[in-house]
Amino acid sequence: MSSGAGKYKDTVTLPETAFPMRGDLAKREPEILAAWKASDLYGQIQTARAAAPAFVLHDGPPYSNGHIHYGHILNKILKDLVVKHKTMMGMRAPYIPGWDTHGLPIELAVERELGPKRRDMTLAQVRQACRDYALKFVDIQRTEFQRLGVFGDWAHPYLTLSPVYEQAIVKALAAFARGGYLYRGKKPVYWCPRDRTALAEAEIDYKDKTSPSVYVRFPLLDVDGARLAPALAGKRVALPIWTTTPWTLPANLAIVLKPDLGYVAVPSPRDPGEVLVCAKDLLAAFAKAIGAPELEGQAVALTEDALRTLEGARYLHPFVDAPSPDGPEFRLWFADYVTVEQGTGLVHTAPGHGADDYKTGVAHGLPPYAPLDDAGRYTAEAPGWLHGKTTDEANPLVIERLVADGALLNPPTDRYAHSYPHCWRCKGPILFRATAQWFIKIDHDGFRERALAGIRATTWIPEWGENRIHAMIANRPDWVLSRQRLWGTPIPAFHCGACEAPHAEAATMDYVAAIFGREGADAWWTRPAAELVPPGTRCGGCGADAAQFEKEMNIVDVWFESGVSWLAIADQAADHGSIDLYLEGSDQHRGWFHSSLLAGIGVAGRPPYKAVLTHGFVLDGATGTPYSKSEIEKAKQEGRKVSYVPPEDVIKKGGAELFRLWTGSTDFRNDIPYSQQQLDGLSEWYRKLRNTARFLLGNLADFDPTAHTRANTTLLAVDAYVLAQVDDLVARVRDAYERYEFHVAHRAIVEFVTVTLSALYGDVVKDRTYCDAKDAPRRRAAQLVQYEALRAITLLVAPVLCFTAEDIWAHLPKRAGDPASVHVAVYPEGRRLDDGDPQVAAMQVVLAWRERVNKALEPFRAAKHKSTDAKVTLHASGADGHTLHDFDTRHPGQLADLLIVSAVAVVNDGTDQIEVAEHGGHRCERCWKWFAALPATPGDVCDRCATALPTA
RNA sequence: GGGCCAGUAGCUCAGUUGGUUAGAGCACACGCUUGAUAAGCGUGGGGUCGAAAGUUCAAGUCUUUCUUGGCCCA
Repeated sequence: MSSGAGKYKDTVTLPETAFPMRGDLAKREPEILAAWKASDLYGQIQTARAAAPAFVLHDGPPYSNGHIHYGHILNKILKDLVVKHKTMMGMRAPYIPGWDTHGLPIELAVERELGPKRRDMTLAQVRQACRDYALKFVDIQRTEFQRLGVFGDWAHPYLTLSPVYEQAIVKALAAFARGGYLYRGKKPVYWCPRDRTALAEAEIDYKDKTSPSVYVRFPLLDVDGARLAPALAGKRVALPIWTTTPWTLPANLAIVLKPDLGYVAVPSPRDPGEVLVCAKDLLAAFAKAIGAPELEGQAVALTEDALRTLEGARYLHPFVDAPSPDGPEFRLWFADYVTVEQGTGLVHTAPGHGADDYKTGVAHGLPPYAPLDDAGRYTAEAPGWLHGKTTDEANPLVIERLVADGALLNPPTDRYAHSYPHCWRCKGPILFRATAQWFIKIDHDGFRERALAGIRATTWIPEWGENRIHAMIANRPDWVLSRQRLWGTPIPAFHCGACEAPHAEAATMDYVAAIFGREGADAWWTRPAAELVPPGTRCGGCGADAAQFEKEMNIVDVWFESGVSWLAIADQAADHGSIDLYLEGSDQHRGWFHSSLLAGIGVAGRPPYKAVLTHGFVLDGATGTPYSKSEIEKAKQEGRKVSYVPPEDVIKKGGAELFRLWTGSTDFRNDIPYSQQQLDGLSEWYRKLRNTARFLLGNLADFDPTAHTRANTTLLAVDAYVLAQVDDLVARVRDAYERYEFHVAHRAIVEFVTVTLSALYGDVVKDRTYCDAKDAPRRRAAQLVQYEALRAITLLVAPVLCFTAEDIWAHLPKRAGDPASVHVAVYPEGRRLDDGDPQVAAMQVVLAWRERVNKALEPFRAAKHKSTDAKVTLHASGADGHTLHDFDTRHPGQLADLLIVSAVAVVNDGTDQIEVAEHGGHRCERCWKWFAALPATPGDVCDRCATALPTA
């Protein structure tokens, strides 16, 4: 018999498993996905939980345009973590994905694709092209989402373009109409006078343009200079404004300034009895522009308080009479948006021709007056000398008039080059023009207050979400519902062709809703008005027959559409009647959370959600800036060193599991950094987990979890301790998941696996697992604990590592009743560790000494010794000495096993130190531990190994 | 410019109602390892807690200002 190395290797029970060391996820994941699909795993889960209490996460619909990016990945995986977690808590957690399929980006993309062909197509045909486009990307994104391992009813998503959804949109509008919230008003929009259409922000190109530049003087009425500064007593006061659109002056209704900007008064160059007010910082430019640079030296500073006395002061319009002397028109107001970049610090305000102007108008009761028709020509409302003129024709006429009235301060030929919005289609300059729009009135019938109450009734995670949305709802203006586009759901209103009266009745809308439910919203474009109203409907104004009705051709804001998703999905899926959670990026406080809340209050009188969870944005880990294709392109152009790896490349190379791990390991309430370094770190952890699982599976090759249970197994001290740690981990992870703190759970699992399972227990238990007789109780005890640990880890990790957990589960010995898929199973029951337990406390002392022994062993090992060659003496005084001695007495021999040395002596001699020495006895050639003596047969192994040999 | 949020080792995260020398895992360095071996074990270095001021016997933790970054507005 040779005494060479590894003589007894074949008699030792080494790990044995088919579970591979490497995940090979890129290849393995698609196989698992295929198996899940073949067995209808999602359906199985729903069936298994049919009677369980429900937890409904309602999917926020992504826009069906383009491939998915990192933000989508984060969001969808987070939702999936919640769904899978709730399922493993034993709940029924259905998930129905949705898509936002209407709206401008799709319409624009389709128009671009169609090109000139578009002009020959009917509106219904264009809509069909939009539908095809949207559905194409629904399919693409659906495939991409499923690849991530997200469970859901992918065959039956909800789509905003589906008839049942369009019906819900109109039903919701009917509810708003019935409640009296819906009204028709005017608001300025971008308008192209050549194409005669409204334009969206996305349809505007900014190009350089040269415009007239005019400084116009508006004299204040009944204001003496003394009100502004004592030195100005007896002077009249005038307000000079600057504009590059003289054609808007006929629609001027107000002038605004910002009192804290710092203003001065200077003598009017042409009228010694008058002073002009101007922002201090703009005086030099202003004085030069009006050809009186000397004014700069004659400025009288005006205090903020003095300026504030001018609020509401009336002025004289050079060529328009005030409608009434007491009305809100032609007054001076204050506004925050005034700047000292250009002009005079006094801003000409035409509420019908500008966004800021409109705001001021709303604040002070001014109408959005815009006396232009669709072609951009002045209507009869405008002064007679402008009637029928275009804005280009009007500019010189207005200037001429200003000169005649003595209101123009600078030379009439002055020009100004600036960047100006142009129509993307015809390339011509656009104008801002108030047109008729549909609104939801926010302050009708306590609506705003009820919305705010709804916010208070909702759980916001994190809590600051409540502040954020509260501020938005508290300050928001009326909701502009109408959009002058084609790809969407029509606003189901009419107006009488005979008397122009609008017809927006709830009953009619309900009727339209029913038609849409059967035929889809295309009916609006294919059917005449008379077929879209209940039979016998007549004009409320003049009594005309419905044959005279004309259809409203505006569509509904897509935010309204997605805002009613909770209503639409309840019509589609019976189990979505009550929704527990919305989960989106924090930008949706302004978006979907906001519109859904308003729709909920308006239609149902309550918020549609019980809780709202938000996550941050994906940032480039290297730069801290948004990690998106477009941002990266921008950064590249600025010469910054950045790179963007498309997610599909990452998946192709390493599988989707890493994305799931990334999502499950970061605190998503903040922004989420993304970097290769981080992914590398995660894949290290993944390998650690995988190898530990492989090791445990290998040790469990001959373990039957039905025969060996907690009830019938006697545990060693370390076994009991680790098992208690397992239970503690389960309890902590369940709690963390319940709070949606996936990263906290992740940390707990990582630390348990690396520290407790791998470094401590796995190492300690090798001797028993390898060398004991297979059926030795001590070995079975070690196996039971390894089994419980691996089983718990697998279940806890399953929501995140859904592929790997399924793989481990497949290799794990089963108990009666265990489902085939880990995703049908439920978590084990956890139990928090009792720190007061004397056994636990004793073990913690032992483990602290284990660390010290490891340090002491370091030089010993450096001298090419194995730790099992050592005999260790623990000199421990005080409480530790007592604890160690007690432990050694209760659990003879276990200290040596725990420290992985051959012998341990505990000595209470009043010192605290550790002695390490060579054992010096005889080494067992099988287990490599040292003994004072070895039994006679076979002569080179210990008693335990001798007993184990025959069974090996 | 306004509202909301965040900044703790190279990375991801812990740090109770303010209370010893700020912790963990990974990464890194060094060592061990016939028997978890494209694995495993051990030891070690690394942080003026974004900056400054303040409150306090005591501040990563509370206050203020600043700074960097994000989301939403203007």
